[in-house]
Amino acid sequence: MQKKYLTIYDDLVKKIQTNVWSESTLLPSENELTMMYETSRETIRKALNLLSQNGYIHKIRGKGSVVIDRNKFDFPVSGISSFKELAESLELNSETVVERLDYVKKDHTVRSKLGVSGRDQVWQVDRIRKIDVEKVILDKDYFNEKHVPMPAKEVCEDSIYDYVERELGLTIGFAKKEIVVEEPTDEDRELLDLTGFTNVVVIKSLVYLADTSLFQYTESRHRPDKFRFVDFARRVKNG
Amino acid sequence: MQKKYLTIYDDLVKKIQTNVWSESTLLPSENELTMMYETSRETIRKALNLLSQNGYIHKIRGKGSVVIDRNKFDFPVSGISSFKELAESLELNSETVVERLDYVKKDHTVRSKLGVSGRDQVWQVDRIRKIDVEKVILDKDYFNEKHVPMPAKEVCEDSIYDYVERELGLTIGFAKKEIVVEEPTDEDRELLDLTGFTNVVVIKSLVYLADTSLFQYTESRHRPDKFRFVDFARRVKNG
DNA sequence: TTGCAATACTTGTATATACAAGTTATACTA
DNA sequence: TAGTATAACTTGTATATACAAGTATTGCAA
Repeated sequence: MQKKYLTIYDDLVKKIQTNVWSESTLLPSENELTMMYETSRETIRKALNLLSQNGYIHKIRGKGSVVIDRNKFDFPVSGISSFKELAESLELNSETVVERLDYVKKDHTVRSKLGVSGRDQVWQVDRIRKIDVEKVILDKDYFNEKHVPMPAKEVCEDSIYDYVERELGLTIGFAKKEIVVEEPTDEDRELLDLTGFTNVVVIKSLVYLADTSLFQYTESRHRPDKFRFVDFARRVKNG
Repeated sequence: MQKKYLTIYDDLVKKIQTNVWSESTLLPSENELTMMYETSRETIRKALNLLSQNGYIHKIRGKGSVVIDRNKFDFPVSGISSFKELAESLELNSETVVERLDYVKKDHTVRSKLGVSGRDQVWQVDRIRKIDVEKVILDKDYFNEKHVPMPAKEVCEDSIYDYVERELGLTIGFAKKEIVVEEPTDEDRELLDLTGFTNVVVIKSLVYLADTSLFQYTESRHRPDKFRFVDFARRVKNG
């Protein structure tokens, strides 16, 4: 059985995107939507709160839900998505090259970042992301072998998240991310098209499974001119 | 009257921060919390969902709410907060210098970004943010005079958001943000301590009031080594 | 016409109940 | 002992009701 509030949310998103309700106009009221979808008001409110969190609408007490122009939320580093999902949704002319795939040495610093102890293995994959033939992103992924066994190279060329979620049946829960600007390493200069650039933007992520076990550390190293981060934020009063 | 689920949320945050429940242990169950706070389960769930959204806990169906180590969510560009609020919460040794405060010319490009028409005025304030005597951030703020009249210079040295929210009684609603990396302008080089740096990180924001009217455009220009953005993200399935 | 009060809307909060779905511990059976 | 079914938990979804609080409209009175 489908979750009712999610199907309503999806339907409302589609209708907003196809301009059934256009920017800065009001959605039907919660009571009207309750009747339209033949459900309860609380279910409608769950769907509307999701729309609000994701920047589709803004709710005003006493008035209604105003449609927001979410124009071009292009490159959402916000949220957890794989490069493949991203490239597909943006219809980019992209390509992935696996540069390296093997186990890391016992003294590697990522072992402490991943919190692995003793003889547990950590494997590493370096991938170059091309957009329109230019090498613009270097992804360095480190996985805890205990949770995610090292796959074949072909899997890395496709989507590791597909492998983790579909093949291994694991559920990804949440991630902590950090964005900083660094000077390029020798490796960056060797593997990316960096001529003329003196910085790289680095997104460092710790990714956790739904059972809160840490399984992945990633550094996504971007050429600065191809980097863009878009965010939607609500004001919270700290009283 | 206080909102019950918010006071419970605040109380739970405090208890997590003071290690009443430590990392990766389970919170009391929803039913137990319901009794502890003498309220209904739905009210407890509202508070817990807030904790989850803000990265304090992770809920697992059938098990409970696991406490997450939210270690050093330092420089939250995520969310809308003023530099003053930020500096205070981080206890930084900071200072603000107002470099410029006047009306912008009729042909200025920000007029279209703010969507002002005809003879409406737009005013501008340029502020340098010092951290430990170093000039590391240049904030360029543009306001629609119709919503926010130009204040005295002293207000800009303190906090414009205080002025907007307290003095004018306006309510800030939401913001769209974009982070990009650019080459420094002549102005950046003149006003910031940029020797040795060839890039600046720019956070461009459009800020809206609670009634969805656009009132502010901001460019916050950071020296790359002092820039850090931390984020918490949950995995959403797009099935 | 203008101003104001009443009214009919809107969304927000709090509560209660029922059942579904996932996890863990218990106790029983082979 | 090992395995399995059961029961007793956990969180998730859906519904209903009541009232609070903010907004817009209506209509009446000066």
